Amino acid sequence: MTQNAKETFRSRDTGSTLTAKVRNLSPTMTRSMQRVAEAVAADPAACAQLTVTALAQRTGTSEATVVRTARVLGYPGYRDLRLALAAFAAQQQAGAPAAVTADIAVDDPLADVVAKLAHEEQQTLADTAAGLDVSQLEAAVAALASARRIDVYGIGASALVGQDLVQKLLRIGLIAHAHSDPHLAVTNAVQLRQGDVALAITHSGNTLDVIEPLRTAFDRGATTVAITGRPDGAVAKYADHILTTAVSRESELRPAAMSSRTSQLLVVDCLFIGVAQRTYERAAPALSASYEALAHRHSPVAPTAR
Amino acid sequence: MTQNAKETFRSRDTGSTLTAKVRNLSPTMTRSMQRVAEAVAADPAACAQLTVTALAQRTGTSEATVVRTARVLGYPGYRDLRLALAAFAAQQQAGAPAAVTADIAVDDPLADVVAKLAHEEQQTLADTAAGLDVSQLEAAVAALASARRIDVYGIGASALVGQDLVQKLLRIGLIAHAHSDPHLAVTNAVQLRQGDVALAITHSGNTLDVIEPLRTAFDRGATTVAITGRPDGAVAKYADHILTTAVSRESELRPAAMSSRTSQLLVVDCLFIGVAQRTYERAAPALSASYEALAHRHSPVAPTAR
DNA sequence: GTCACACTTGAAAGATATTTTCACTCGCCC
DNA sequence: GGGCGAGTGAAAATATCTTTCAAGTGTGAC
Repeated sequence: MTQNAKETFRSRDTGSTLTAKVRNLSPTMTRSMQRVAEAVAADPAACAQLTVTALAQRTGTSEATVVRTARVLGYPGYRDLRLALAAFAAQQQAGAPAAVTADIAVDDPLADVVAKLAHEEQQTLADTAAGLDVSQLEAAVAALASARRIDVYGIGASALVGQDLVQKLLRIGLIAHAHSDPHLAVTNAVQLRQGDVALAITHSGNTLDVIEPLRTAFDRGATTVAITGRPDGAVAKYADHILTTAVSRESELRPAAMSSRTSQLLVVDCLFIGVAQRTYERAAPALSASYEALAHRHSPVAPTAR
Repeated sequence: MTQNAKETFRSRDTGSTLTAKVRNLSPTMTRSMQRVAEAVAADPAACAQLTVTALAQRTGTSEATVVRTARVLGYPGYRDLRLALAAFAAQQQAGAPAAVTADIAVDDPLADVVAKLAHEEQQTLADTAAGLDVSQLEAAVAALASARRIDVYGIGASALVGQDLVQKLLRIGLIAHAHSDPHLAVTNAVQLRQGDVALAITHSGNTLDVIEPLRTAFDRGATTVAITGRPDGAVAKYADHILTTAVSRESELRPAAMSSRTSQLLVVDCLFIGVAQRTYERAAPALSASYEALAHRHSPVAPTAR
């Protein structure tokens, strides 16, 4: 058990992940657990001082709930959460630069908007990278690399992410299609079979228009992958491999769709690079070929000279 | 006593003081206490994992000695020393960024790929934010906010960025169109006139298919904006306002298109937020309206309940 | 509307970790 | 050599953390 504690703690995440984890896992928690998680996220440094009993009291819950929350957050018990909290607080203190953490307000000057947006997206990237399950990624990459055919489903903002992935996969010689029309998506999904890959992108994890084709593909025996912010969503039921994106807090001016995109794109890039690595023989020449084919579409004024 | 513990811990020293303290206080310690202090100074991170008993065993001493050592070091007990140790280790680690700077190689394990990609994109974001000319952005935002009609041109990867922008602008009630077909783009550009905005997105700054429609719009008297990595490129000739994106180095596996996208999206987000701020009266209700309209497209399985 | 079920929750028992006590050892000085 | 005192660890005492379990609570089925 000590061994366990050690391992779990060692694999603790760097930096901001704690708050991200609270956000990501919050939906799967019960009300009182959420209260605890919230308190912890709100002031890690202070909570690191508290004993289970004290924290339970402060959040108006019981010791048992505190321990349960610690478990959900990925620690073997409260003791380890507490250590992580102390570490997190220290790290935060070390790296906290400015007040770019605040929400974007309606009357923020543009310079602030730029700074805050950049900061938030950076945060999102860090959170996503930290929260991504590499073994799931590995599995998804393997499936894609050897797929006979790849179908990608995404609606709205996620549709663009899907197109991005497909564009890239096409470049390295894979057969991929992006679908944002749910009917056509299902129609096409029927064609899939074992050895094919279907990939659904949905932030909410509950977008029916995307789940339906994935389900169809799943039923036909294709390998299914989901990129979602809610690994507990309905989409998970039909996904062989789940790639979790970070759920960053959203503000009035910055809808969820906006931040989820950053997260999704990072995952998509990882998939692409992974596939490119594993099909390097084919991918490398294909990449340079497509590169050269495009060259003449640029005016020759190119000072880049190439 | 609990109170005491709190205070003592709060006044903990920042940074490297731990090793210094061990050195300073070493003379006043007994032999076995020194052994403990030494072990702690040698590897704070590892010691943070150990219980009193474990640390006592490891240093060949007893629990009592460990506690005494903690006291000498200025903590009310071992528990607090342990917390401080965790914090210290984290802080130390924060200083050392890591070697994620290297290029992504063909044989990198996926975990590294994720880390490196995330890091590079973070870098790109920072560079873009730093290099963005806020006055140009301001001007572009003003033009968009009051535009009668907005046309966006982008090809390839940039087409997706354009679509992203258009999607968002439509959400807040603006009239915007994305064009990735050069012929149609030009055909549409002819319709533009003063009060309209044409926006071209091109990483290279020399994509003819995008420059052509922008030029047409420019000639027709529309306000023209360019989002490009090469402000000295051909596209600049026909752009009233130029928004510069960062040009990050590209590697074999990570083509320019990939990194430029991150950069372009940040700029696009800034544009959007800026416009949303300036048309808040109209934008806010429109945003929530589109949000609600979408709600029923999601399955009601929301596990958030309870 | 009522019942049954599953899930949530906190109280208290149980296990662990930390702190304190105390007796013993060892080295030193007389 | 014997007494004295600091240093030390074993074990008791306490604090802290974890688990269990029974009661509460809401949800869905009939």
